[in-house]
Amino acid sequence: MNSETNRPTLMPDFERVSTETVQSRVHGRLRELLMLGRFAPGHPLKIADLAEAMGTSAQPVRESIRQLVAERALEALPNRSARVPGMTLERLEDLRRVRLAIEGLAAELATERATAEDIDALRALMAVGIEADNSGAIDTTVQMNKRFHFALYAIAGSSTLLPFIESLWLQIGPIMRQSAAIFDGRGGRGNEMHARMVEGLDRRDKEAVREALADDISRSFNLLAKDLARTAERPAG
Amino acid sequence: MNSETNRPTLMPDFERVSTETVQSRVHGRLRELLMLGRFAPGHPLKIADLAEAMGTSAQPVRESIRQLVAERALEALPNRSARVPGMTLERLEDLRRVRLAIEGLAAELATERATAEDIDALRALMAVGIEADNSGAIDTTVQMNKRFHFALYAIAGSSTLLPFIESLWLQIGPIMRQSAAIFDGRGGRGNEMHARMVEGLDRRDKEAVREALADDISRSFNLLAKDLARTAERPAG
DNA sequence: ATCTTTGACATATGATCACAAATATGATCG
DNA sequence: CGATCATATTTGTGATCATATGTCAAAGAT
Repeated sequence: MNSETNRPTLMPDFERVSTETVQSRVHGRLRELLMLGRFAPGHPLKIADLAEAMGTSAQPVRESIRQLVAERALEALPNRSARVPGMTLERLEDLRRVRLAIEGLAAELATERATAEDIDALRALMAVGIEADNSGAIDTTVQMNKRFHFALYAIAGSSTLLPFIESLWLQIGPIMRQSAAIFDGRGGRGNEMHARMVEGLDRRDKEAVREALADDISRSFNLLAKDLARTAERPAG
Repeated sequence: MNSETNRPTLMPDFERVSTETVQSRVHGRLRELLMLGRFAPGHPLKIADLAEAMGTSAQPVRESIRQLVAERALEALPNRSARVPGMTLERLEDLRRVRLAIEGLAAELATERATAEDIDALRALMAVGIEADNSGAIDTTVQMNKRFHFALYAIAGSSTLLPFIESLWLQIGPIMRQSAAIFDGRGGRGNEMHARMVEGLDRRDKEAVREALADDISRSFNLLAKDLARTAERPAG
């Protein structure tokens, strides 16, 4: 620890809910940054830089990076350094397929278990999401989309599924901002699907919810695939 | 590094194919031990003990443990220590559901892509597995079962799916030995399913392969569930 | 002119130490 | 004799340092 903790316990019971280690703070921060697409694909993550930026030693950062590699959010290079993985058409298609299977299952489970309050909460999140869409704030749009989806998946109540979904979102995070930007130009289609999901939940129609989710995923992936193909043609730009 | 490497490069080009760090050796070893069920559920993993057992410092071990927590192979306690997660009926059912979805998808993809050589390789693995069954060697049975399944999943060629499957197997590893022991008393049913899978691959029948896999998974899970319920009745053991 | 080698630099890795947190142990008091 | 608090022990965490390794560029050889 650094200068902050040199004084002997001057602070009150400040944020001491449970195990609040430096490591967990660093890891949470990095995950958040990755999921919201604040690191571009191909960006190399240097332990020393991140440690300095977060005001810690290298130790917590290096362990966090190792954890992120295990979660497939980063890839380990032969250099022994780590970077944000690049996206190819094959990987995008692979991610789409797996997201449909895993998040589709979560959506079905959620449909079985959702209470009226759960559905109301989703509706509220959706409302904020629509607002963000209309205001054109990309960051907020991305964040609200994530909040809506994870609220849905939390309802599923599968502690096995959730970490996989988080891993998937860590992997698509770096290109999600891009997707949102494209979407933004075409009007907020994402919340259309969200509305269909909520409607399906209301009717306890598993298939409807799964299909709305599938459309949500596929639509954004199709746009990204097109964008990726375009960028591949002219590698310089 | 320890005494082994104190002499200056006396060994030839011994296993120096690529980045062979102490960390990767430690991690590989721990994964193997977990997947083959060599740690019982609830067993606490102590950094110092493992470090001494492997002849390294604590550093590689602690990073490996953190990685294993990220892969859900271990669970972090509020103590900040880590242990092998215990198994409950709910978690077992959750794992079953997710395995069916994820490994089922992998099986379908494999069916699409399998070449004649791939299928022959699977047949060969199955033959060794049957041999192990008949000889009653639990360790070998577990290992060959794992080899067969992962050979199948490798054919699927999904670099997104494979880490998830590995995570799942790390989670069921600690109780798999138990499952194999139960199976052993009832004759090697697992290889029956394997035979059905190979047959389905031959006919490129996705549904058949998926169903054989589902039966394989469900049968072992049903036995484990029964065993778990029985142990729950008399908690003393 | 091109290929190979050497060496400097950047960076991660592994070991070690001081500290902090949690738990277990034992003493003291009611 | 039992409860509670102080203390000791155990174990993980964060920081620091020496070393190994990979990368890149410059110099030398073919």
